[in-house]
Amino acid sequence: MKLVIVESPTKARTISRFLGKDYLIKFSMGHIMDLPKSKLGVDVDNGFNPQYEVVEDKKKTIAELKKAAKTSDSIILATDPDREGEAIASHVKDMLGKTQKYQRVVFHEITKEAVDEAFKNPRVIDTNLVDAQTARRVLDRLVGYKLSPLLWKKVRRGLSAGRVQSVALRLIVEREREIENFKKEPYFTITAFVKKENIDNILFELIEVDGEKIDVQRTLKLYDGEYKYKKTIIGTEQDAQNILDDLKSKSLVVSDVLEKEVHRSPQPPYTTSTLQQDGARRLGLNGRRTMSLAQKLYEEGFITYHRTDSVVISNAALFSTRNYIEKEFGKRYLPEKPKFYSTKQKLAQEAHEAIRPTKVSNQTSAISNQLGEQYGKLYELIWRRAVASQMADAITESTTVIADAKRERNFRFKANGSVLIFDGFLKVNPSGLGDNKLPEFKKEEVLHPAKIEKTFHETLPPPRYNDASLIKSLEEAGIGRPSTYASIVATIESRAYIERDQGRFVPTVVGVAVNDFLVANFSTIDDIPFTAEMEDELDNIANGEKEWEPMIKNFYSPFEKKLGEVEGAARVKIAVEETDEICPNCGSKLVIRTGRFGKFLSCSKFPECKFTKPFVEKTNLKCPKDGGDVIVKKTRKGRKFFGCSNYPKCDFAAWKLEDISGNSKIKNQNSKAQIKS
DNA sequence: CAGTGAGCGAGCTTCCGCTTGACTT
Repeated sequence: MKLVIVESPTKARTISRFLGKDYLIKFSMGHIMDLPKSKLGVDVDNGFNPQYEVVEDKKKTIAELKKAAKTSDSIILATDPDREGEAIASHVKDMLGKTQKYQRVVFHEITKEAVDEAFKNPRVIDTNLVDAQTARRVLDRLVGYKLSPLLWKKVRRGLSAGRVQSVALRLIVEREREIENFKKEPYFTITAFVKKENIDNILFELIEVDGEKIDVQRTLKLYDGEYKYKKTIIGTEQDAQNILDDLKSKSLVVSDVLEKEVHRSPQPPYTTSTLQQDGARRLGLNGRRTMSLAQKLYEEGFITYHRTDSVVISNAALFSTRNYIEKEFGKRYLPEKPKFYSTKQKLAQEAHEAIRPTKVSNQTSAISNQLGEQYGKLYELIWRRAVASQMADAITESTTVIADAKRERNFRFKANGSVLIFDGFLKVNPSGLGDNKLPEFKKEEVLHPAKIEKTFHETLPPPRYNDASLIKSLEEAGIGRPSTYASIVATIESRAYIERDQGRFVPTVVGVAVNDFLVANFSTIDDIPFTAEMEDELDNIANGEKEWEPMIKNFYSPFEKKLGEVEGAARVKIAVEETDEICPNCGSKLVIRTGRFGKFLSCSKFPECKFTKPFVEKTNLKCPKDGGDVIVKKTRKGRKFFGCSNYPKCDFAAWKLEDISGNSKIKNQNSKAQIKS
């Protein structure tokens, strides 16, 4: 009997179908060894020796592996084909002892062909790759467990910093500043409304004055990229009015009609990042919720593994998807050759396939019936995107009509139309862009607009981040991994570094204080290039070109020096928010401060005057028990809930505002129904 | 499902990445 060890139970179940009776398949459930939780666990004076120990809740798993190993004559380590997978394989080997025979096999997709091929080509454990993981782990531990205590001392207890979370926070704080500093500029556009062939308002936009284009593209350099926005050279109401005055006799003459075919290609199938982005955008789910739904779909065998950075699909899937497309939609919808996508992320490890349905014939309705509607909705996104990715391009005929008005100045207008002439992949994954068909215009045709108007606009600052855009930015910077994207947001939220305003992230005063402290003192770590440089170094270690210890030493020496310097610096002051309320003790103004439990009101004269009172965020609802105000509260863990303002006299509480109006029986039914759906 | 809080104070907090299960949202 041969023992095969993989990471996940589902993967174990799947490959047990490919391998014969001679194989016993077990799983490690991820990492089984790690640095201790309650101390640094890295001997910084002795070669950064890491004190790996058994992960507390993996003892049972390890016992099972040991038991299985006893009855096996060789062990095949089939964990994921990346840095972390290699380390897990190595830890398992250390755990099961040197007397056994070991082989290491790797495969990038869980298909019979790939697994068979892998088993034909076993190798030994790649110690260089394991070293790269050790370096990554040690570096993250040093950063996290040295910076966090510094924050406890300099800012407030319980706070945290890390290579990943601190950059995420920085993105949000920098964006807030960009928004605050953004200078809005007013501008105007001029539109002529033309009626023709029953189409009332064909919009002709002014695009040129005396041969000069009126659109101006502006570029704002952001911390994580660029933000492009448009305005026009018509900057004042007077300028706009002058143009309207000049255009008083309204006729325009068509000078050109341009037609062209535009091809649109489908997007690649989902990765974890893009799935979470669309989960947020199209279904309003946060990263955690998307992943939990996907987990179930994966466990039930409906989709491939959901933590991946690859857009590649297996040959088998390619074949069956193309068959499906031809059979269901016909030859026109099937491109001559399969479409191959490659990842744009330099740091992708591509240990798995893209996220796709395991069986293209599985329809949404079956999933909805079996697991519930929410699962069905997420499955549908995955199915549409995967099938569309192998379908033909959509073809649009786009029409541009140019019309001129020669007055004191020469004005040029433009109308755009587009008609879908072949839907292609849009048949399964519609984009929501409807047709905008223009009637036929001829050169020299004279148009008589019903009206010509000016419209006021303002340039807009870049938007705040939400779940989707933050994950996108982090992934582009190579920061975080598919298995951690969702928890990054959860971490900085639970530290109260950020709050949500209509789903978008706003830094709190604490978040700003922590960020500014880190940027002022540790900007070499707390920035986007740091992780990219780290990954380069880890590659060198994995290639065997460099040793891991000197790399860590190079990083740690200056870091340690800086830690020493900052140790003696003054405590960081957290900003207060002004209010109009007056302190009943001394008549000074009250301010909003933030403590361990969130916001509270205190006298601005603290410490001379120690008056405090709770900060309450009201809702417009009344308590169904005693008619008191319903106010927003937080649990010890920071979760939001709604309670009665007469607490503790009245103990009414609810998780959701919608649950409050009805009586308790209805409430119970509602919550049950929600769990099902 | 909660009534405190901040420059003091015992003992404690904390990282990133790999997994699922126990929680109910």
